[in-house]
Amino acid sequence: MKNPIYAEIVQNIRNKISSGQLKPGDDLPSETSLCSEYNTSRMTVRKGLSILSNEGYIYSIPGKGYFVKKPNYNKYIFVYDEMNNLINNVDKTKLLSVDIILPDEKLAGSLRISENKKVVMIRRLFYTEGEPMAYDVKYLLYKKGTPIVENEIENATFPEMISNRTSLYDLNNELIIYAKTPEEETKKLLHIYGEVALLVVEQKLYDSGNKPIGLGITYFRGDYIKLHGVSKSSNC
Amino acid sequence: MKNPIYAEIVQNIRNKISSGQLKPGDDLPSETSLCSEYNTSRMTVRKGLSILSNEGYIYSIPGKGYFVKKPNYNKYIFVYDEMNNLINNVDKTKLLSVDIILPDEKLAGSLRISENKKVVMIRRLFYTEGEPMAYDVKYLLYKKGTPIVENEIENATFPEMISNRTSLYDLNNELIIYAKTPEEETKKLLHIYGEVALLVVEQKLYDSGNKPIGLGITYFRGDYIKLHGVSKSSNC
DNA sequence: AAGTGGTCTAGACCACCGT
DNA sequence: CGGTGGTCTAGACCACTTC
Repeated sequence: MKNPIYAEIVQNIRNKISSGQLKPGDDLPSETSLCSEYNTSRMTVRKGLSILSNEGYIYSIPGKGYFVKKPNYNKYIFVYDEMNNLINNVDKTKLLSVDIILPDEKLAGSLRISENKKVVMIRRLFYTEGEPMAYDVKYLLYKKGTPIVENEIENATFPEMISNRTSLYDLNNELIIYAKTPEEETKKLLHIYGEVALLVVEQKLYDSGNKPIGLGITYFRGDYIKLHGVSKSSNC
Repeated sequence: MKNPIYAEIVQNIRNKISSGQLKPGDDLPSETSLCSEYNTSRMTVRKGLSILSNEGYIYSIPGKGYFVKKPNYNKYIFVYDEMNNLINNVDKTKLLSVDIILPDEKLAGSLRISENKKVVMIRRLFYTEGEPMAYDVKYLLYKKGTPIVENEIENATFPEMISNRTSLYDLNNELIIYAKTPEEETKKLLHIYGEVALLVVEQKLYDSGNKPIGLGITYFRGDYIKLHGVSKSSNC
């Protein structure tokens, strides 16, 4: 069976949609009429329609029918990993400090804890080809049971750091990206003498109950990083 | 039928995976053994497994079985629209110029055309609450048939601009994000006097054949924009 | 009441994988 | 070869929408 019937249905309808023969809001033929059109059973037709639905081309309303969805042309997928990016990869890291601190008001608010709860602060520098390219600060909720192993921390990405606390499957992760001019301290750390913009990536991790478990801020030298995203077109 | 059987299967297996009872690489019970476990038919079991597969929890190998996938904890979804972002929305635009130009080497390479092909260049300023917040430049392949209507261009996002040339469904869209210090010309346009970093977003649109049809570069004042992304782990 | 999609069944044949 | 997943059928009942 090289050409499944459902695949043919998917292809035909998808073509009609992307060629404009079927426009957003239009209704599709009913399942039963597609059955007779393709001379197949209802389950096969449904398999095809469910694929189109997963791909974001159509949706269904019980009792009414299938309809063409509006395309979502401004959704992008980014693969972000503070150690790897479009231009340079991090080939060396330097652990600047690991401290247990009391959060200031802003940090406590961000992690949704009170100001007397302890927080682990990890400061690192990322190098590429001998040059410091990013200054990285992570804040993790302090937990007695989990010892801080400096060796493990040194080369870990943020999700890796917390992987011994929560399943990576349950991770709800949030990114905020913006540009900033560096402060004096950051300039020193990153060997910036002239004018260089920073690309700042704030990464916030939540557990399965949507409680924050960590905040990471990475200050990349603007000339050392480009983030790359691709449009999604499918799903949702 | 309030609690479909397949939904129960999905929930059970998903829980086992995110609780760590099932680890990446582990194999699931076969379809037939799940049939007897849930006392249901094979098609119902398959419906559940296909949902877990779509959600990225498992995958199948014909002839072998189903296996638990590694989680993809560093995939993010961004909704990018040059007119709307986390801090400020564009409430006014100003069309600076619309020109038909010959591309320089870099632009020609980026659009994969030869240097004697004409290109439409559109320059705009984006305002929020009276202040210029971004400088925007678009390059579109010049086509004789499609007239340039300034009114239409003025408030259009990039995909909207090309929506009369290609179906928005076929759009393959690519983003590149980086930080830069502004050049003198940009400083003037954006009323920047002190030190302000720019967040630059390059947007490249491809048609269904993966041929570039346009390049857009938006220079946002770093203090006026934050991009926001959410992890993808489970779909939708 | 008639038509729609949502769920489910109990079979079937196929291609692929291992032993 | 037996076990696995991939495709497909011809029915069934349900809940919902529309008339």
